[in-house]
Amino acid sequence: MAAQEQYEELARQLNTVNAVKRDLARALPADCPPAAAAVLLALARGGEMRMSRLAELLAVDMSVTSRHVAHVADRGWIERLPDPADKRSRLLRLTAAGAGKLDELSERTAERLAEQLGDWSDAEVGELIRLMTKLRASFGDCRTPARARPLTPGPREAGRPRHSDPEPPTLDPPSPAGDRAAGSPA
Amino acid sequence: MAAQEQYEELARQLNTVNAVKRDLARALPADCPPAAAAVLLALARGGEMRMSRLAELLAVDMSVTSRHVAHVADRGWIERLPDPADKRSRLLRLTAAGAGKLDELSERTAERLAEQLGDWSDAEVGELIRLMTKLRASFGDCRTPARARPLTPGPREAGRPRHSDPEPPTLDPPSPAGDRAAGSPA
DNA sequence: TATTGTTATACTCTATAACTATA
DNA sequence: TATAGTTATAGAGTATAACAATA
Repeated sequence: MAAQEQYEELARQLNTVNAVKRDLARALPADCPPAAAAVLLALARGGEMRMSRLAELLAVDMSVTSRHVAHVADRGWIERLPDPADKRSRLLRLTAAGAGKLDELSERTAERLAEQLGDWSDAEVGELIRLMTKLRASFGDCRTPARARPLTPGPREAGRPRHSDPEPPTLDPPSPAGDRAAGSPA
Repeated sequence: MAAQEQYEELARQLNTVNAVKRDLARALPADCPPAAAAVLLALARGGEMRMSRLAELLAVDMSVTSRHVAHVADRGWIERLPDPADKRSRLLRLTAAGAGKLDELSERTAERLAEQLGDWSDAEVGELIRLMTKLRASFGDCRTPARARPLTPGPREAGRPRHSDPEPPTLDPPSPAGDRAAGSPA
């Protein structure tokens, strides 16, 4: 169990590490923003999957995923095939062009990382990956907390409204076992 | 030196760890978005400082910092004092109200982290902090690279080798004293 | 002329809500 | 009625450029 001071510091690092992400993003081509690259990478790693599964992997709302997927589909980097098991659903698959694009992106990103992290040991990079993965796992599926986490274990002080949540009197907890009970990320 | 596969994975984790940050952000009060909290924390840790120094600590452009600072100043959480040494500059200082606010924020954040990371060992949390800090340090001052690093992402659709340009002008040691001032005017 | 900080503008990413088409 | 996905809208965060005041 860590001290409060440690937690504060962790939160701080979580903020500033974003600068690294932005730096990496600048190495990407203009027609492929980081979110698009993430879609390609997830499909390359996880193989054919549905929107909902992809959204889970990317840790964002499905509406967001839908836009990013449309972006990469427009460019022919992925296909959206009908799901034989469910006509509402679509199966996403990387195309050859998408795989090629991803190679290019990965190479650039790795190049940049190698430039800056050249003096890190293999073990240290691995350890950072491991801990970040574990961090994500510890938070579970922390998207759309209204529906995904209807039970807020935290005390929460007085009821302050969230940013864009003036005051939803409509508690709709009716789908807790829906989809996020599925497999583990990564 | 790590393998390309590792670098890819690191980039991926850098993306998804954002979900954790967003989750933490939701624990904050509505009048204090994460960026405002970061300003308060930085001033609490680093003491009185100028805008430019704060921007460096937060790893964002000064224009961004200016907005966030205005936000917290409007709420009386910080003061902007004249700098006796340079009348263009302003010294930022946390007020008592700001310190109080920060306490509240830190408590909430730490609470959430403790909830989710309760089973982590002190050593593991410390190691994650250490590695994230090192990651940031390895990237140096990676803000506003447009002026510091003229190599632009650009489309580059056709299979151009990417070893043609990235190399020469990149020298930009993060000197703590002078804010990289090498400018290419419009 | 150079630098500190501010403001205006634009772009990316995100979530919420309303909608469709299936189930 | 519930679920998979899409689209419209709004909010936060960021960078660029033009600007003001001072050095």
